[in-house]
This record gives sequence, structure tokens and C-alpha cells, in this order.
Amino acid sequence: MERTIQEVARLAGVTSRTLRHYDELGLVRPSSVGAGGIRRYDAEALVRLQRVLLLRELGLGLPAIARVLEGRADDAEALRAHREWLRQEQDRLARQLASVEATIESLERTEEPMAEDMFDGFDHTRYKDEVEERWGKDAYATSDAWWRGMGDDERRDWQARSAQLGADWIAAAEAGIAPDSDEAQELARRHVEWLAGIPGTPGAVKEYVTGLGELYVADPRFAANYGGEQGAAFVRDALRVYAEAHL
Amino acid sequence: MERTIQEVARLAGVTSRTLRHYDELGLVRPSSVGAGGIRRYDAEALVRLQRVLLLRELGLGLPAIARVLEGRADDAEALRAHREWLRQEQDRLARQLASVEATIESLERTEEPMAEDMFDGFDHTRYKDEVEERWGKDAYATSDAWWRGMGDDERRDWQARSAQLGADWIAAAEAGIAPDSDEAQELARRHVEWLAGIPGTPGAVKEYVTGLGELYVADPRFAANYGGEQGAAFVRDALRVYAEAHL
DNA sequence: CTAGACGTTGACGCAACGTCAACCGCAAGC
DNA sequence: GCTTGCGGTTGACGTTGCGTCAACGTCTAG
Repeated sequence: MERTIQEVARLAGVTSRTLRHYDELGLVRPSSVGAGGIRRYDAEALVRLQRVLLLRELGLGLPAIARVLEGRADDAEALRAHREWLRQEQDRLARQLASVEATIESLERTEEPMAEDMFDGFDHTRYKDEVEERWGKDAYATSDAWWRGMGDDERRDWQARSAQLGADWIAAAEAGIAPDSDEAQELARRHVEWLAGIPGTPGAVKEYVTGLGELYVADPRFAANYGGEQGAAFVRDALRVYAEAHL
Repeated sequence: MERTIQEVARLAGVTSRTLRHYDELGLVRPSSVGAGGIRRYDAEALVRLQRVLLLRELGLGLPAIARVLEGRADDAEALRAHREWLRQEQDRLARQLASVEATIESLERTEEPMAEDMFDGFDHTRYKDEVEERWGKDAYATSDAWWRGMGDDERRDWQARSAQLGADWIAAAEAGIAPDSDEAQELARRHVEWLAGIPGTPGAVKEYVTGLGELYVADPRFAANYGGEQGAAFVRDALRVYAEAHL
């Protein structure tokens, strides 16, 4: 009562290629092999295949399945571990989806008031006078030229990225995490990276970064970008820790 | 004002390997290349890198990012498509998680009453007399020996799979889908596969499968397994359609 | 005897890099 | 002048689970 590889494939709803793959991995071996290497499967092999497919449908990896089949792992245990996996993946996806939606909205929102809000989210280029006073006329001119040289898409992406950075800062501040926590420091790193992408800025220079942090707190126009004075203070603290450690 | 590959990597929070990879793909090329192929990146390249990282954080694939950067695709459009992706993935994960949890519960529940419920979910081997009468003494003996020859783990997996098949049938019947729909036919395929894994059964034989369907409806003991008479009727209809088409 | 259906064993491809391996260039210390 | 060490380079393989050729054997029906 043995079946050919095609019969088994049809029954199990997989391709013969998959069965050969499982044979190769030792997951499901044919009960016997005939002339020319022809594989034949009996009912026992089918049951083994069903165990594999059950676990595979649940999302377990083939190595994990192999461990269960070899008796080197408990199936309930493997599934509990896998459940954790799934939950974390679910969280990750939820966060990513929220980010994507925020970004789409941000992209669509900034389409119209392009002229007015051109410098929105720019920090130091947003206010020409302040910039010139603090970093020199040259810096402002460089940044401005760079900005004007951008295409529309680039500009929109840049704004989306800036908006997202601000949103992430606010979220982190509201979550009540510490400015020296890994999460906040990762945000600081992104902030510095973001600054470094603006020509005319000193970039990743310790004094510039820490000074900017103070500016955020002192000036409500900047602070608004980072969730008010509270949020701006959080940004300042995180940036200071980061600058001390890495710049 | 150009930076080395390591500086850029540190600023952007990626490895230099990633930057070389992006160069190779044409995603982010260095602004200039010095002696010995040394890559140097200017602010413009950094901005381009930031666009890539923004989209990558949102989960877009590198080819999709490339299309956006080349202006061959709209970024908002790409993100909307990606949002659909994410939603479907979320659904898939939710379903898988529910399945895993049901299976874990099933595995844990059947641990104790192993002796009594040994034949639970077995359909035709559950009731010795009926089986012998319908399919002959030989069939019962074969199935019984096969079952007794199983290890505990295999038995539990088998039961979990059986229970899940029943649960999926009930869910499908309650969802109100048609017996000849793709979804129901896939269940029928699984059912036949499941039957084929039991030695002593005729297996994937048209008359056996359709006859079994009638039995499910006629006998409340079986019907209970498939959500009562209503559910059993659904199973019967789906099995009949499948048998006609494929057996 | 041959065509055709089905079987076999490699081997490449995919996504996004991580991780060697083997080599080169440059600066500092002996 | 030579070694050591850091940082740069270009391949090339490994990862997950098969899909998809390619090239070739085997079995059966006409």
C-alpha cells in the first residue's frame, strides 16, 4: 500500500519538490526507494508528513519541526515559544503600520502649503535671522541653496522624515523613558544623522548639538516641534548625553 | 566636506557593509571615489541615504525604494500599496496566532484523558462495531494496531490535527461560505489527506469519502464533531463536490 | 520502437545584508 | 626599513523554503 510521490503530493496539497526537499532534510523519508531512486511512501510516512504540515501551517521553521519530530523537543513547548514570536511580530507590524500611516498622512498634508511651510521642521533654517546670527550668513546661504535645489519629492520626503523624527521624540518623551536609555539615545543618533544631512551646518559637532538642545528648550517656536517645553527638555538631555558619549 | 564610509555608517546607524551594498545596487552612490576605490560621501549623498532609510524603516523593499528614488514611482503611492501589504500580514499573523493557541490548548487538554479519549476525533475508528460492520474487521484491526504503535507525541499531534480540522470545518460552516468555494474545497482536500493517513481505510476513494459524509450527517455522534447536523451537512456537501472533482 | 508522462539529481534564484577571506595603503613605533 | 594595526577594498558564501529550469533515466501505451 505505497504511493508515488505525485499521489502523496496531491493528497497533501504540496508539490513533489517539497517532498524531495523534506527527504533531503530528513524530515519525511520515503518508506522505500525503488529502481532509479523512485520514492515510495506508506501510511506511516504520510502520518509523519501530516505532523510536519501541521506544524508548518502554524508557522514553525523546518529546523524546529525537525527537533520536534526527532523527539529532541517538546511540541507544546516549541509552540509556546513560537507563540511569543508571533506576538512580537504582531507588535512590530502594528508599529510599522502606524508609522506608515503617519508618513502617508504627512506626505499628503504637506502637498498644498508647500510655499508657506517650506521651512517647516527645519530648526535652524526656519528663522533666517537667528541662523545668520548664530552660525553666520554663509551657513544660511548654503542651506537655503541646498533646499531650493531639491526636487519636490525629495523635499516632501525630507519633511516627512523631519516630522517623523519629531513625532518619535514626542512619543518617547510621553512614554516617560530616561534620556540616557537606549531608546532615547537611538533617537539622538537619528537626530544627529538628520542634522548631518543639512549642508551648512557644523553637523556632528559636540558644541553644535548641545547648543541646539538648549535652543529647543529656550525658544517656544522650536519647543512646539518637540512637544512643548517638557518634550524639548527631554530632547536636550538626550542630545547632551549622546554628544558627550559619541562626539 | 566629504566623509569616510565609517563616519557615514556611524551617523546613519548602519554598517559599512550596508553602504557598499547600496552602492552596488545603485541606491546610494558615493559622491566621489579616491585612490584604491575609497568611497567618499557628501551631504547630498547623506540626504539620499536618509530617504532610503526612511522608506526602509517603514518596511519597503529595496527595489521599491529604488523605483521611488529614480522618480519612477510616487512615494505616497508606494506607501499606500505597502500599507495594504502590512494589513494583510497583520491578518495572517492574527489567524496564525489563533491557530497556534488553539493547538497548544488542544495539546494540553488531551494530555490527561489519554486512555478514555484515545479515539476521540477518529471518526471511523471511534466506534469499533460500526467500523467493522462497514469496512470489515480487517480495517479496524489495522487502524487499531497503527494507533497503538504510535508514540505519545505522535498521538497528541494527531489529535491536535484532528481537532483543528474539526474546528476549521465549524468555522467555515459558520462563516456561511459555499461548499464548492475554494476555501471549503481546501478543507475537503485536507480532510481527505487526513483520512489517507489512517491505515486500514480505503483512503482517497470516491465512494468512501462521500459515504463518510453521509455518515457524519446521519449519526449525531459524528455530527457533534462538525458543529451539529448543520455543520455535518456542510462537510458532506463539500466532500461530495471534492470527491466528484478530484477522486 | 518511440513518444510522453513521470521520475531522478544537481544547481541557481530570491532579500538584505552578515561574515569571513585575502589583499592593499597609510601612519606610528622599533 | 620593517612590523604592527587600523581601515579600506573586492569577491564569495550563508541564510529560508522551496520554485524553476536543465539534463537525463524509466516505465507504459500505442
